[in-house]
Amino acid sequence: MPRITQERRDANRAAIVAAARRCFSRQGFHQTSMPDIAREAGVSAGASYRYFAGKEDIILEIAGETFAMMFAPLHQVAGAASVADLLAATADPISGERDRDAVGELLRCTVQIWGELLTNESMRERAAAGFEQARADLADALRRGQSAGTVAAEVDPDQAARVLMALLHGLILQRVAFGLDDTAAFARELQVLVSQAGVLTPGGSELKD
Amino acid sequence: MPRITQERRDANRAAIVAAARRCFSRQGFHQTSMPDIAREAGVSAGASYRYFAGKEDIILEIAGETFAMMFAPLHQVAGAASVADLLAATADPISGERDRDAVGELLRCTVQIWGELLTNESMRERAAAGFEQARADLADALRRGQSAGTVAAEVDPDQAARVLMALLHGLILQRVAFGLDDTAAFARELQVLVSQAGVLTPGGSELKD
DNA sequence: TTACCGTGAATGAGCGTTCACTTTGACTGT
DNA sequence: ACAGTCAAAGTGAACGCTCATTCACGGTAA
Repeated sequence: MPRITQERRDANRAAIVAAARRCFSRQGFHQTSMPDIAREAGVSAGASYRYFAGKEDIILEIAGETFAMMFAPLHQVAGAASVADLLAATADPISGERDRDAVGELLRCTVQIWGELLTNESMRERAAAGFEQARADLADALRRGQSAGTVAAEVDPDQAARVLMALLHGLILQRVAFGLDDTAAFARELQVLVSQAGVLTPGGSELKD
Repeated sequence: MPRITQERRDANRAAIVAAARRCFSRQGFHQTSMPDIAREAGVSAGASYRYFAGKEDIILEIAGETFAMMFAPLHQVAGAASVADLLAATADPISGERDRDAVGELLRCTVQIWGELLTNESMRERAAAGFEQARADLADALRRGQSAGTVAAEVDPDQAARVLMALLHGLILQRVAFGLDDTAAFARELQVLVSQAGVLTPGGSELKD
């Protein structure tokens, strides 16, 4: 039948998503109009609606991309040797050694999505699922580290994984909002903090126990 | 002449800001209309414009509140004993022991503001200034800790302060987006990570007590 | 050939903002 | 004390604009 080939259809769809990513990254979700996206993609305003139900649908697609970028790599941190190594692995896709442009755009979208999570129920559910999966992956890696003797037994894998996720998210915000893109320095300092102990005296540890 | 008293004027203004805070927290910046805010404040649509130049102006006011909440407390962390204590102090206003509602609302606004930073130049400048100030305050506290011998000399105060800010921001996101509001558990785990060293093996100089 | 694809002007809803008008309350003169 | 005064404050319907979405039509590829 006289459609276009699936291949071409996929390519068109991908082009629209890529255009949306650029627009969202540059202007933000709410300052980007559907005609903006269409123009950036080189198609007419109506064409996008052959591929997406609406703007919301495109945002969800982008959100899926950001989740994949952030969480998928964590699923295969098999043999992380230490807590600091775990962060390095976690932060790897963020560091932007590869695909610098696409990664940067997606990170700018990520921060905007955090804001969307507050009002978009289905998006929050998806994000929460991804977060819990990532946290579980990190916790598993930490448990393996404890078995191997490279991670202290006192570490609570689930709680430590939560701390690592906080570090990852904070790192993203710093890069995107404040231009602090030296991920390596961040990881290095974290290594110092966790491996050499920032605390020498138990004096100020009323938080313990 | 026949105005209202300055006191009353201030109160009205504060009521509008408070209404905006509630609306923004509940519906998000872009899903909240000016009439929404006015209705929540119990005034008519036009009244808000006697107090604010426009919606943008109200958002800026809220942004100022969030910056004050997050950064002002850090300016007086005089005698933090350790890295983990520093985070506890940093996270204190966030923990929501006091003003639970107002703090929660402001934190939800905070996450949305992160998204605004990407496209609002003046807001990013203000946020960056607050961030650098907070980072400097934390770095100073760390230096004092080093002088007092409660913080390891290997710690780079500026970099470590950056890590602490990432933890704070990540903690906020977890609370707001994923409902993880157990700040105490977070601080406790961080204490374990920094004080007992998550890493036992790789070339770790052992400066522990 | 023909069923789908792309087009872009049209549509309608929603929003920020304004403004002609009414109400209010601080000041004034007694 | 107090009533009158009047500029500012409050009102809410209306305006103009933007934007997401639609659709009737010409184009195109299987």
